[in-house]
Amino acid sequence: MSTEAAQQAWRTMQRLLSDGESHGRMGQACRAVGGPPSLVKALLHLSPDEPRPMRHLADHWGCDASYVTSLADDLEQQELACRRPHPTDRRIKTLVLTEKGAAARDQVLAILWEPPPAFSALSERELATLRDLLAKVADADEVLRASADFLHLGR
Amino acid sequence: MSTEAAQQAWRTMQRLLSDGESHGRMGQACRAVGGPPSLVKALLHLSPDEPRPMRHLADHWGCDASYVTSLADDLEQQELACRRPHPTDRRIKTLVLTEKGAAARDQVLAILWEPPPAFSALSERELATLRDLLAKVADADEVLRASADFLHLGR
DNA sequence: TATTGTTATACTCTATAACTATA
DNA sequence: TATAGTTATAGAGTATAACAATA
Repeated sequence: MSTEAAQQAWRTMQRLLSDGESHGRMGQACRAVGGPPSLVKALLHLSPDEPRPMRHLADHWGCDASYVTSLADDLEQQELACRRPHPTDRRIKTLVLTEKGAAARDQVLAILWEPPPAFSALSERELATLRDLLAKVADADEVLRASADFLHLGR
Repeated sequence: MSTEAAQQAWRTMQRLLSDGESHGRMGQACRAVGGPPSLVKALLHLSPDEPRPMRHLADHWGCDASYVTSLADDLEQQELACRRPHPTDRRIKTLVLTEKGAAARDQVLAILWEPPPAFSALSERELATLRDLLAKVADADEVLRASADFLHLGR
């Protein structure tokens, strides 16, 4: 995939995220919840409703399982999340956000998901177009990754 | 800035970058150049032609000056960049990429700037539209930040 | 036998404080 | 006096290896 337009679009997206106004957002989020970036990232992948097996988190972040253990310790100590046993497989422990954790996560999302002021350079019509085009790409991405996962299931 | 469309567009952009196919790209880039993420990020903000004062890098990354020193040591030791004195202010040391460093940087960019396959879900026409809309936002972002900097010049 | 999570340990990354040189 | 960079040191972040429990 590398038409000229796609490359420039992709590159501009990355520039907006890494150099743009949103640059310091992760830092803001950290100060808001009073924890390091690792803790903020953890909040983003947890939920009060869907228990998340610790192993899944290690896989997603490409980190060691022992590190997820220490993250989970931190989260529990600050009462942001708690370990819960898996209903059928007793080896597995899952993490779920507490009420306090869900509130912290909402704070973080409010900071990270607020569009940079520069978006007001587009008309409402253009914004809708942009949203739809991006959604199309993101949906395709999800489909492609799902089928890739499927192909490697036996691994 | 928070119309519904802007929020969703922004959120989708972030999802693509953080959860999408491009998820492991930084890791790939690290393996390609044989260094940690910090070194790869350093390469991205250096150039063979424009000498970059070390202080600027610390400011941009929001890190301590001493850490830039150790980064510069690593870069020089691997012959990816070298320190050069500032032409007029002898306190300042700048960093410039060596030939080897420029090659490494190109490798990194080839990996990071390659659009995810999902972009092929859009027609050439749609890609051009997407590119233009994003460029408009990115340009506005740059203008806004430039004037913000201007207002705080006296700080 | 393979997988999940924990513990103890070691290594890497990054910041703090004290210092030198220049402006 | 204030700023740029360095050094030595300490602390946070993350991985490795050996282990217990469950599948």
